[in-house]
Amino acid sequence: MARKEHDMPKKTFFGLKKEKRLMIERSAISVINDKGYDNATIKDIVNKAGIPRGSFYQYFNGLSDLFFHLVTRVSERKFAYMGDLLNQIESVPLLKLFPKLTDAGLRFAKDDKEAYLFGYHLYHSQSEDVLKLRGELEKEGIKMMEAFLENDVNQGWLKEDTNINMLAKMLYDFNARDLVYQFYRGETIDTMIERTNAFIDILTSGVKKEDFND
Amino acid sequence: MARKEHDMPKKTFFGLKKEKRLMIERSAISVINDKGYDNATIKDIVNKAGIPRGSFYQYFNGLSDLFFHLVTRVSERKFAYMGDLLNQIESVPLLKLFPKLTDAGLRFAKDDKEAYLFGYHLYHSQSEDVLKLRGELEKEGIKMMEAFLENDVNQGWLKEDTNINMLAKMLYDFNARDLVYQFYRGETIDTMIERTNAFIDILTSGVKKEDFND
Amino acid sequence: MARKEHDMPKKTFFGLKKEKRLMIERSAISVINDKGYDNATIKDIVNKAGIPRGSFYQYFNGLSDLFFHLVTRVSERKFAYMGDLLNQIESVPLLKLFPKLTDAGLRFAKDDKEAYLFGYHLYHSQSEDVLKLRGELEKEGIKMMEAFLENDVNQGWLKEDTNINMLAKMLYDFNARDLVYQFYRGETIDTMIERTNAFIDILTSGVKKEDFND
Amino acid sequence: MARKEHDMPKKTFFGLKKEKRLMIERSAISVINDKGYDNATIKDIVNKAGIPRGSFYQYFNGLSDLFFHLVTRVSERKFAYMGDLLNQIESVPLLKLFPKLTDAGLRFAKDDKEAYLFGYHLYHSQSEDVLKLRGELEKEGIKMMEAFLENDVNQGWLKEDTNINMLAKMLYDFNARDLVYQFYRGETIDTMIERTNAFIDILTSGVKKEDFND
DNA sequence: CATGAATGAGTCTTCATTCAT
DNA sequence: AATGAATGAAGACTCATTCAT
Repeated sequence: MARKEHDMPKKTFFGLKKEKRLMIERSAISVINDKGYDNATIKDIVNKAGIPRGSFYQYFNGLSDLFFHLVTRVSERKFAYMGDLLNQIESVPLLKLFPKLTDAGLRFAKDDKEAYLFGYHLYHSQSEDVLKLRGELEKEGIKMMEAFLENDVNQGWLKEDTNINMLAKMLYDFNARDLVYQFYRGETIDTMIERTNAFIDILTSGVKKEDFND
Repeated sequence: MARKEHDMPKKTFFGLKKEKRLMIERSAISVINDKGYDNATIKDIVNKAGIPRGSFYQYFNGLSDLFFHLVTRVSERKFAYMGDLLNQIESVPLLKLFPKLTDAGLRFAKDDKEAYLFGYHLYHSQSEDVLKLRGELEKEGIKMMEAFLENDVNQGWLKEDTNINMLAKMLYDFNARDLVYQFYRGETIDTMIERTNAFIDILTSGVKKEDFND
Repeated sequence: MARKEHDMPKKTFFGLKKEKRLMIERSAISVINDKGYDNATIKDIVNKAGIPRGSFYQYFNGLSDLFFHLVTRVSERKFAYMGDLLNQIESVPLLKLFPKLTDAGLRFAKDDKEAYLFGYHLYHSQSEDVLKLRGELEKEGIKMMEAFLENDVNQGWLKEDTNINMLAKMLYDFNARDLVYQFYRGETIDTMIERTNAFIDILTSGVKKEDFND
Repeated sequence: MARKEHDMPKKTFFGLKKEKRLMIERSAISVINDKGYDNATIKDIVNKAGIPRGSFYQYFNGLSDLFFHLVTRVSERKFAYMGDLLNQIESVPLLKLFPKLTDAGLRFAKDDKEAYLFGYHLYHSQSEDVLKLRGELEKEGIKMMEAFLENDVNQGWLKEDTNINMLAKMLYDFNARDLVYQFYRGETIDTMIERTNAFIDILTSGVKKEDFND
């Protein structure tokens, strides 16, 4: 997953006072949330942040640098909310843990709405760079899910013939993309929790009744 | 669903010789597939189509006119592939029909790869207009799915407590977005068929084994 | 004052049915009144008139053709209102006749507001053609005034040392430009009559009192 | 008279070296004198000034910004020529001072022909913005004249029944518009002085002879 | 390093005029 | 002669990136 040197902020950025650094991050998140990555301009960001145009290039080689950094920062923070839950991962089926994981995500949403929403944009840009990053992260995330699910199968919790990859993908997408999109569209957090339960219910037990196959 | 006059091509466009009209449509689809709607330029399109800059504005008020038209055109064509299947919708559970419906979609993909892929962009632009259209179409599509599923419940095919809306949404998204994205990423059609089956399997029967709840 | 052939409509224009011809004239006047000659476009005019773009060029070589024609048409019509008054011109001082002349003009304004206003634009375009025409018409108009005034001097009505040219210019400008501008700005006709009287009063008797020269 | 922020150059313009700033002003004046405000293009101006297209927008939001600035600049400079004369305004009838005031204006014309001519365009554009500005300045200017004339009446210099407003308007127009137009048309300064005297003569003493009313 | 002006490439959009039917 | 589509020249405006101070 090593990224080219030029996919990240320059060291000058990390030399900034924390306050200023965070402010720049917040400004960029806000602008990208507003317009989407593909339509966001450096101009908008420096204006919002109130920093000089030239400084931007002192800190970053371009918008993608900043974007990639933000993706990392935000997902770290989101991950932090889920931290301890993952300890239980071996002793509980993922499908049981999943609502708690999304709960954790939603707590993050409550604490920092903009940051949570920001996740959306990874899945909606058509810039080559972003598409590439998205692909990498999806692969990673799904692989992790698959590992968990494989364990669940081995534990006898899931049917042996479960299509692990498909299930992993569904779970990953639901969390990383669908929930965020719902939030983007203005759904309340309570509704999102409810929907998560319904989602898991369906995956767990299926929806067919006895005479489905008649 | 009536769109403002200004969301559609001018009548001059429909006055063009069919050949030329199709060529412009194809060019636009190709450019948008390449760059995404938010990054596509009118310049690219007229260059690709080999028509003069001014002509574009003779036919459309702007890029969104053309885009909306293409969304309509493409979904009509895609729909045509599914036509007769929908006759069976009352006598067969949607979940059984679904693979056939996606099959139909994939036949379209085989016949016109670019057009099929084009559907992707409705879900990936952050332009306000497109977001609005997406919202409308999603609502419509999901409502239709819900109607089918409600029937299935009444027929005794699905559990009474099935969260119809959630299920409808999952089916809609899978077909309209996820499959297309897989194709976008280079998945073969055979794999996509396989995945569809796996997807439906999970929804139908669930994945848990008896001792899931221990 | 003969104008080049290309400063006038083509004969096709005069072949049109009167109704259509008048409608085109009215449309052009309205557009030019709205935007000024320099900002008026042929597009606007054909749209307003509801005639095909190509027809315009069937009738005129360009906008200036039409404009020059309109100037002529309108001033003919305005002149018609003053017709009989000019018979008195030899037996009455111009300064006494003048309010009646402007009255006549204002009757025209009442009858066809747009046409009256149109006169304004001859004095406010910076197109070379129009500037030239303006110069010609001014020269003509002032020369006529001068002739009248000279007669007035000879009749012993005006001081011998009156600067005829200056006075002629003032009268011409007042009628052709200032009154129209006031109307343009929304002045009522009654106010304009009043102002005309005040104007003539000043020119006739002057404003100084006995001890002006102390 | 406070103008919106967007009616004036940006601060970057005022940060330029004086020489460059003046050069841009001169170029714009020259272009506008040539074509009129309504026909002047930004392209022409940057070409004449030899600055890059983008710089223009660094300095101004659009052509009207620059125009309004120039109107202010030029009238300040013109005003400077009249400065001390206005001290006498209370002790001398305006009509006696007036030739000296126009003299001052004409000295400005001699010193900077282009700048003097530029005043013309305020009275000949049909752009909404300019019309509005013109209205404001006219109102201001005429109000000032009226104040002076009222004093003159009170001093017993002018007839009590003088239509102050009409006279004020005539004086204002003559100075701000008619003289400039004459210069525009190529009149010499000497002729313009002569005409001013004739103009004032008429206003002061009137032109009628005893048997005018027979 | 910080700053913010300078630059010009890239796009959009409008319209006069021509031309084929 | 009537029509209205085709064309491309012209101009406005934006912004990423560089650079001088």
